[in-house]
Amino acid sequence: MSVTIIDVAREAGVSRTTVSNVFTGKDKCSEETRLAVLAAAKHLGYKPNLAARSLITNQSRLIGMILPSYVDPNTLTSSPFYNIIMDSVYSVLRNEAYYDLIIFPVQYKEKLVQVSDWIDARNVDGILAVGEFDRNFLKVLKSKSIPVVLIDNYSQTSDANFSYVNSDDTTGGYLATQHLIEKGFRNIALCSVELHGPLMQKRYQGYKRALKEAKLRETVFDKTGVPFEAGIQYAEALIAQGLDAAFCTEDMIAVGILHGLLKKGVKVGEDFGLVGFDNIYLGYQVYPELTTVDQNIFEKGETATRTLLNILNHSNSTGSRLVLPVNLVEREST
Amino acid sequence: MSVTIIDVAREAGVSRTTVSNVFTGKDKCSEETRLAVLAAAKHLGYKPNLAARSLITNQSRLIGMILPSYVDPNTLTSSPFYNIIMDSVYSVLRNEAYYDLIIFPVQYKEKLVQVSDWIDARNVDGILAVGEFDRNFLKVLKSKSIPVVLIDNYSQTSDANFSYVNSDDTTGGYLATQHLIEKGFRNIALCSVELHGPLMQKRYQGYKRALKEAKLRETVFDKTGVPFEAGIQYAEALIAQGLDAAFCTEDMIAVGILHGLLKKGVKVGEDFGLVGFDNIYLGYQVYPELTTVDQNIFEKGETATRTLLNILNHSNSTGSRLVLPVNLVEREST
DNA sequence: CTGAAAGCGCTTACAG
DNA sequence: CTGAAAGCGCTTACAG
Repeated sequence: MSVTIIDVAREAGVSRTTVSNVFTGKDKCSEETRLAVLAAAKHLGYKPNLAARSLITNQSRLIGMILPSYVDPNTLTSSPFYNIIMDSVYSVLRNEAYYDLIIFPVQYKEKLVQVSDWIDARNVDGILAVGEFDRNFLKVLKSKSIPVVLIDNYSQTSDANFSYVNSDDTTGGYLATQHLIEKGFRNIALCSVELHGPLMQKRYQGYKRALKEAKLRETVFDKTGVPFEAGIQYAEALIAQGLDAAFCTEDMIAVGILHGLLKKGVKVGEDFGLVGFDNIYLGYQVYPELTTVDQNIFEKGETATRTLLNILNHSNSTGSRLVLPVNLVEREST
Repeated sequence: MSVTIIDVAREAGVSRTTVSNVFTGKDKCSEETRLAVLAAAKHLGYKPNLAARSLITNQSRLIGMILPSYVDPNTLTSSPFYNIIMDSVYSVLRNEAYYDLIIFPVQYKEKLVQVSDWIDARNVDGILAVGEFDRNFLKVLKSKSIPVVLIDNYSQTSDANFSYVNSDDTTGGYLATQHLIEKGFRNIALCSVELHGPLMQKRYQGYKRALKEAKLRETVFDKTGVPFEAGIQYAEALIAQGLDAAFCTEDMIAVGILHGLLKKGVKVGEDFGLVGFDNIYLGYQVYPELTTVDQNIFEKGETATRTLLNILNHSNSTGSRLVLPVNLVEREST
């Protein structure tokens, strides 16, 4: 019913091999026949069937993205970070013919096995894993023998050896805290959610170092739950404990604290210094605008996608391991 | 190299037809053989190859989602609306074996032709089109003869006749404006971006009706561009023109106005009434929290996905045309 | 530069 | 309830 390569071959008066060659660009044929084939294809409305192609080449032209949505059931909704990553992936994929993205938001940690089946069933060509996944899961990925690029993962062992793109999280924590100190704040809290995670630990290390250098004491707030809500709660505790500044390991927490502080009539930026981390849009949409550590999420996603595509398209590519720089964006909250 | 149906058949001592039957659940076989096949499959680590299956059944188990990202290059990033929709789609798809979502963010209106090719190449089983697309494009979709569900589209002609899920936008505009009037505001502006679009026109109609009933005069602000930035600019104009309230056709605009107003020292909620539309999380993350019209985006996405799946799984389903109710959420900005 | 043939992994009539 | 056969639309050696 649909128009196939055979129809095109007949119409153009060539064999199907030739038609195939024209479309895959594998074998060169005379410019004349090439044009004839293209004309015939266009005339008949022929489009290669990717499933058939996939069956024989064993390439799906599908990139699988894995998101740990067990951290938050509605990952895409609650965390702008992932949206930016997605947009950046599409911005790169748009220029690559026939590549599509399929996403597996992992609802429960226990369901990581399902991801394995999914990878097999869809036969994805490569994987973009965003966020923290433990070693066992990385082993599973390794067993697939397909290219993998990790974003923000710190559990890699030497035997996994995947390409990755991270940010300089420790420096980020350091810069944020140092900035607060320079601004004259002395009682600086660290506000986090799930601080035990490897990534948050890095940011925490930066905070610690800055405080140590300035001979200041650390105060840590940590809990599990929704970052924004945690921030709301931290605001009260911050006031109660007489702290005058906070470095938040995520912008979302800072936005919550800002909300809580404003409600209490605290003049954020003057009487209280607040710094976030990520530089999501939200940070400059609120008022006063949030000082934060910019990790250039979009570039991170682009870089990771390009890295993956590189490995995919050039079998000799060894991939790459990158740590992107980070920088402080001073706005109104400090 | 990979384990196929043949290997399983051999291991289980049955024909491949039987193995296929077990996995597709088409033909019933003895419970005994079924178990044997399953055991063999598990033992060998067999997983059906979707590409091969797709080739023969002409079903890809892929749902195509089309987003008009020509409105905004980084749609997912800039508009929380789409993220919520995506999350809702995944929440439904998770319970459907082997369905995946692929997305086509349409960068330029001119590239709508590419979408057509994409649909053919990937052979998507059904389409979810989110946002406004013109009639010509709907015609193209129609020509594919696959199920389509529209979300927030108002350009459908009777010959297209697709299923859709919309919200009661007119009532929403009415409720928002009426609320401001009840709160005692009299100089109520309508603030929009690309007001000429059919959806915004609906919300505008509601605003008009409420004003007319109260015998108040309308003041319209409209421009093209990023909603948040537009809001920032509107804030100045609002003050300059002595208006004391605004109904925004999107929360994002309201957040911008809020930002601009706060910067000018205006006490929003007391001296100025502000109402948004959508009820995205951002609205209660800012301070003061935004009064808005809730359109339950998540449910909208779920409903649309279920509708599509229904048509896909039950060929006798005729789909459905739904207009979801909308309701006012009063918070601190009014 | 082009054609005939095999085959990717599966499903689906059709016989038994 | 089960098996042998055809074929989905394509690519890829292999001859010519």
